[in-house]
Amino acid sequence: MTTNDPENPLEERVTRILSRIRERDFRLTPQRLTIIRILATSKDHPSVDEVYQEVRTQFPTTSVATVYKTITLLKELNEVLELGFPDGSNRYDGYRPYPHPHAICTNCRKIMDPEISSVDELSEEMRKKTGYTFSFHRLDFFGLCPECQRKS
Amino acid sequence: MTTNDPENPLEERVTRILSRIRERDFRLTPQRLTIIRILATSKDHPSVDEVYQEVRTQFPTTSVATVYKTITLLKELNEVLELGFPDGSNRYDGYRPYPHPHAICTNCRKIMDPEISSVDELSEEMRKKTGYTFSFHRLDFFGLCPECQRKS
DNA sequence: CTTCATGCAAAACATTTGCAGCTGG
DNA sequence: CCAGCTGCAAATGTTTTGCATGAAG
Repeated sequence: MTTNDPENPLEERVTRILSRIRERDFRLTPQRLTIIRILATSKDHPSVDEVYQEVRTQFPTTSVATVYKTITLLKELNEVLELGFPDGSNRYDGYRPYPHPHAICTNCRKIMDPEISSVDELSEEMRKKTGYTFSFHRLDFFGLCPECQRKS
Repeated sequence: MTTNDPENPLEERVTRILSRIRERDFRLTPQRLTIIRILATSKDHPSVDEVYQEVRTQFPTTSVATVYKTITLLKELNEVLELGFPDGSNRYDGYRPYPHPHAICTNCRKIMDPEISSVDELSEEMRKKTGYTFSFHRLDFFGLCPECQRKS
């Protein structure tokens, strides 16, 4: 489904990003639209290369540079979150572009994004002990997902 | 001071790493010893290049490759922690090589490593909500340190 | 129309690797 | 001695950049 159903939170994200693009007088090219759709509607945190491969199924002449440039733009607009992994690879979340905790499987690479209430508490304790004022954070837990636990 | 004063926690770290190196029958070259000293006794989380420049003051022919190889070895021994930043740069902590929260100044890059009690709570909530079993984590908060707050 | 985006290739980085020669234990 | 380490340079992988052409607004 690619409708603009306002009840669909994934389509809502696409719509929101498009309006921010227009607002700032950036151009809406077919490549950009496609990249935005992929980033905003993927729940599996794709890599640059995965986005690139996916765009190419629709626009075979698209270059990686365009993917990088679009992602850079979306990062500046705070409409996509870059997840930098300890191994140096990057993956992207355009559905929930604000900092939030991740549970990352070191075996199958599956990522979960649970709603966590004790983040504020941790943040507050950090503020008290350091005197820093924080604008963003990165909270990633690495280990085995339930499925990979069973297998091992 | 470069004594082996057991009361000095920095020297204790050096001693501990050296014994792990010997234990596993790795060799103790002068370059390695120097790199280990730098990583274990720096409180300011140096980058590879900073370590490299520092080693070269003592052994001018040292190559970056050696620094990388030594850091890789220490990572495998879990005697140094790699701090991967969102901008892609890496910095290292050989003094507290286990996962712990960081407060990182986005202006002057100063890092603080406070003792935080509510980490276990957060970890437990993550475990309950995802079913994952975690082996390590990354908890980094980005913002302005007290000094940079005053300046701005 | 005019400006901005695209696509290509080259450049820029950070890190890794292959290998000959050296050296710690 | 000799397995393992060093230093050099080349290779790698990822992201960025310059520039001519093309298309959005």
